[in-house]
Amino acid sequence: MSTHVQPPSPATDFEAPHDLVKEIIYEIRRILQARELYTKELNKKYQVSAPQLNCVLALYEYGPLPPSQIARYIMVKSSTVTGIIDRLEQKGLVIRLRKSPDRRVITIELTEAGKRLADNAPPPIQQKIIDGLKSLPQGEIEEIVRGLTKLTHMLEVQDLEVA
Amino acid sequence: MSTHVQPPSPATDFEAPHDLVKEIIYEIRRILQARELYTKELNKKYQVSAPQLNCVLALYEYGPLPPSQIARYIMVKSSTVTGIIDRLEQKGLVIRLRKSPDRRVITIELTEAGKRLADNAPPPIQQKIIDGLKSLPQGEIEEIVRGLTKLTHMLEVQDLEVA
DNA sequence: GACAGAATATTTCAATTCAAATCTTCTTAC
DNA sequence: GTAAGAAGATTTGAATTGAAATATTCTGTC
Repeated sequence: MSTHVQPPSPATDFEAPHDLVKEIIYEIRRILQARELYTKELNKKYQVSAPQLNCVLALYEYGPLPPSQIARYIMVKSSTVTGIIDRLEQKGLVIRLRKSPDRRVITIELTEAGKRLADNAPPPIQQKIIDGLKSLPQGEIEEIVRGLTKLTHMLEVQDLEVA
Repeated sequence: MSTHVQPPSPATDFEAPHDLVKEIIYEIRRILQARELYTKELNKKYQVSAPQLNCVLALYEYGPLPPSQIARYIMVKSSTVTGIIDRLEQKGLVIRLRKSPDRRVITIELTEAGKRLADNAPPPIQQKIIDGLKSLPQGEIEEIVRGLTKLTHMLEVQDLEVA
């Protein structure tokens, strides 16, 4: 038996649009699971999950940010960010500060440890994609982007934390 | 200001592969969030989440199944399935039975209520994709599938529940 | 037949995710 | 100036997710 998981109805040819939809759903679920398994692995090896790492990298790239901005950058709701910050703070990778004159605003800063982590960061899930893309001609890469963009337009993700 | 969320570095042109990667990551995150928001909405309107609905639909399509098979069809680990079945059972949509001579195996069956739900199922996330695909020519649909497939190959999702 | 190991399902644990509610602080309208 | 409402962050609660450990049952091998 093949070691490769088959979609419920193996889609070997593509006449019926319904099969195509199944194939698309299947591929999306695969991406999700790749992401899920990757974050578990990361957590085990480096004691940092993928969302946490994304958060650290965002702070490294854009400087200190309030949670609401982080939410935008890593594309989750801000109630999700609170928990991520909590865990990063416990590990001493970030600190919460009140720097803004507006005292509702909290500023998240990387600690030295946080910067060190960002510097020699374990490869985020992105790395696999970067490596994979290297072998592809530019045209195919653009094809992937076009396809994904069409998909997201279909799904019509409503706006996130934007006023 | 636009009501549309921008990726951190708006990717308006695509020379640098790194920007393409960011764009891809961004689109993937968008798909994830669409899925997340959709399942919450579903849960609120129909008291059934997307994974639960997927599970019901799998049972409707393939007949009674053990949890391990369901895990394969809906592409999650079997420890995840247990919780989903728990909640479906509480709602009276499925029942756990011991039908197999192998007494380790548990068979999950739809109840009448479960079948009714499957019959006039609320649109799964698929529906948005189906609707979206309708307006696209076949060639573009295949392009989307090709792009996604290339991506998943890059991510090299290891096998799931398969022996 | 007994015993080691495989297979199936579950439990336990921690992280993520979001909606909704809450708390604090600011801003605006009067 | 005060009151109403907005805005930022957090809390609470429920669902999903998978790894690891556990329990039960089966399947060999000796």
